[in-house]
Amino acid sequence: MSQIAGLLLEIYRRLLRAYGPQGWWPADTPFEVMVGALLTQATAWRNVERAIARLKEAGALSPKGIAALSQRRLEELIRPSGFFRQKARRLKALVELVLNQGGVEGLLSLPPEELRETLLSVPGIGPETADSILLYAAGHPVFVVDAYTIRILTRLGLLGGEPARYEEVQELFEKNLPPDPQLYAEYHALLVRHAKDHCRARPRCGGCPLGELCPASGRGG
DNA sequence: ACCCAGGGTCATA
DNA sequence: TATGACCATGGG
Repeated sequence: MSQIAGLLLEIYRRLLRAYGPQGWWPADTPFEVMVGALLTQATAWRNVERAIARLKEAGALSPKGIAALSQRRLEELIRPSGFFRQKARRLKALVELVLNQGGVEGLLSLPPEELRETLLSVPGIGPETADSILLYAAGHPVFVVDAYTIRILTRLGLLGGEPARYEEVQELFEKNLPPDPQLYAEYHALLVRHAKDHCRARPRCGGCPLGELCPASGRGG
């Protein structure tokens, strides 16, 4: 096992001990994961929950349900999640793909590589949204990278100064960790939790669960 | 009143 | 390639 691998696992262990299992992705069905992945773009999860609850209440949280809604009606239902005009369009495009593939099961049963490319071809689905669907809806061992992940790894000195690209960071995890979907799911959730509940709440990094692994931790910050 | 959220797209240089 | 503007609601 390489140095990096040991370090990544140690970070994971410490975060898990500090915060416990995060239970991501919070959803009843794979389709709900897909909808949530789209709606949460640059949006607080709290607001996404409202939008999803409204879709459920309207009996529209299904591919056919969303396909049957008018653009205006869909916009109205998802309004609390922000960017609602864009997101309504994006949901329509995603649902069209799902139906073209013979349903959620048909789409998600595509080979991982092909599934990723197919998702990326949908307007409004980028790398993070696609990978969230691959991991949390389809169960593929794909590491999801977000802005928090890059910030934390940069601070830990694992990304060597230069501006990090999405795929580089993803590669760092996937080449140094076993391809375990549950591990990836929990790890990504823990990074988000850590960034929100610790790094942002405590700029000085006092009592950071990463301890000496984080240069910014300890007294003085 | 300001800043930010579990991003992605498009226009510009 | 690489910035910047834009999308819009809700909470701290």
